[in-house]
Amino acid sequence: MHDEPRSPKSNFIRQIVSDDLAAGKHRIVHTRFPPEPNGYLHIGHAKSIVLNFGLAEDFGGLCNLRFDDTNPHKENMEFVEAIKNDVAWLGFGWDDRLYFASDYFSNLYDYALELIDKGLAYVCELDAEQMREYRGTLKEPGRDSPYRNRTPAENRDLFQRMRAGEFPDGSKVLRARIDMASGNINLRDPVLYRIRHGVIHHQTGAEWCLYPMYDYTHPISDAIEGVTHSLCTLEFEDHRPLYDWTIDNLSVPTRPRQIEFSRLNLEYTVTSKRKLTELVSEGHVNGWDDPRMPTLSGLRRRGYTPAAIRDFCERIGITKSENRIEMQLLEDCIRDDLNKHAPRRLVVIDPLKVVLTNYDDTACEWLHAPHHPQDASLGQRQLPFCKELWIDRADFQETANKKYKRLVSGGLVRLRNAYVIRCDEVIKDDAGEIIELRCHCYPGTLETNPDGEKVRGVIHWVSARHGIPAEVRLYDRLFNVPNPGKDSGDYRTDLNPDSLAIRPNAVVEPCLASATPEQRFQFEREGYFCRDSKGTGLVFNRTVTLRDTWAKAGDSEA
RNA sequence: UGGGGUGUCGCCAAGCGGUAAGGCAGCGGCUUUUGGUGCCGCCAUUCCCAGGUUCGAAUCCUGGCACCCCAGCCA
Repeated sequence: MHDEPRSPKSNFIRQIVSDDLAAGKHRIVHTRFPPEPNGYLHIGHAKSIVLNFGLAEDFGGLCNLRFDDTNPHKENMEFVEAIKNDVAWLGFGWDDRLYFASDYFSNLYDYALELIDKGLAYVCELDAEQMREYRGTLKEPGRDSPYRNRTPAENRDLFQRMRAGEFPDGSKVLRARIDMASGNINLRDPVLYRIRHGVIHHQTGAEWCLYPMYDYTHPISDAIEGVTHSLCTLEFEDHRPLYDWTIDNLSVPTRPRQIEFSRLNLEYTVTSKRKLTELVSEGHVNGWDDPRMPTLSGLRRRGYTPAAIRDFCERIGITKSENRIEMQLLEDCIRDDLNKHAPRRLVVIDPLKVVLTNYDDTACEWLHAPHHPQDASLGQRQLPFCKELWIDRADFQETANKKYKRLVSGGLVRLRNAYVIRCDEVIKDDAGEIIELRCHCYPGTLETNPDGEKVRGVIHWVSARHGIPAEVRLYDRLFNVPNPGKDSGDYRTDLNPDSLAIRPNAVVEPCLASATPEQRFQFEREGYFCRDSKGTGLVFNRTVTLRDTWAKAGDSEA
């Protein structure tokens, strides 16, 4: 049960960083994680967080947390706080290096003036539709804007008046003056600034009516912060020439380098902020932290540990190839962590009464049960045992073949951490449903099996007199198909209607009554669960089932 | 002949001219008071295809093919 420190896997970015350091290009490596506060962080962001913070950590460098807050329309403080919370939960710190792109609004403005003075930026009055027409198409070059050749003086005056609020939204933009015929559309005089009146920015309030675009803001922010390696996802690859153009043409203090890697795609879920936002706003899930969501807050509420998520990010690697990771890998990561650390508990999710006919009516034994079968250092707890017990309905069948390792009529089974019992009688109600089992309890079988009789297997149980009622929520994959929306056209039609099954009548062993929010356990033979962090009731969320080779073998029920 | 990328086992992924790591999944077996865990074994004569260079190619060259991204005053 030891956690060997996992030495980070190498990847092409680590190689570049290591080469740069060896060549003396930088004193230290400096990265940044730059979320836009327009939604909650998801598992895909974790990949980037682990990459950026992990890289800095391993090379003795620094990683900043910087909010890319250049579009106040979509951003707000709730998201800022949630993101900080999630990054910290994952186990990363930014010390005093919490930045906002909006911290640099005035620097950005001054740099824009520098571009204007160099004849490299101009104020354009084409409206959005005209601009699209002038931009050309993927295969045809664009045409120069009629405003392209304004003098620096004229541009300076206009830009200053834009800032002063003299012009309405959409009437003017500041554009870079690069090349309208470039094969790379990002270089066809991209917009640098747009006018936005009347929005209250969560950091700068109403100070600005001018907001810079990402492509312009990002390289400058990186340069100001001394970022050496600016890591982003593949879709920004053809923005790199613009990133470099900006750095090359401005008197910025440092020269950061952008490197792209492929984003994470996970089977049976979606990792696009637009879709996650829709799942929440359209009520397909109960909020950003719904345990079915691939958000960090959802995974957290589901019972995932930071260690498991970091391990997952290490295991998937960093490359530039398109990928779609199987859910089984993520599940293996959390099972691996929880198997080692989660205390074991007995919980009956779908109770069936068992009466031990030969057991004293009033007796109660407190049996010892280890918290962990392979790790005695975790200690043990007491399990009350008495005449009436609950077992799970799925653990009894009137008849079954020899492969069935649970209780059958006339058969013997061991109660986990307790005695061996034999089912003598099946009681049914008028409808023919089994409502009770009358069993014989074999005394003296705490440590050994009864002589000459075959015990089919081991099942879990809870004392009916001592068990605590609880609600158990069984979660399954949010979508029915590996790539939601791929074939159906709309990912929503691939939603799994059975992604949540509530079991309101579960009975848990007594010590679980004091479980704290987010505390994780293995419910033996069922899976890993954690106490829900919302509400006051005794509610447990299933993180993941145990691996089940028997069910896989074809569900050969009997 | 728009521009930019990617193609190594079912899914990831090492490999950097010297003869295909590892993980997940899968399949056998052993252990087991969790059909769990642990342990052992099996799982790419072949690297998108076709030519070429070389004593030797997944790695170099040439030509194809497939897939992904780009025409927001989003990031």
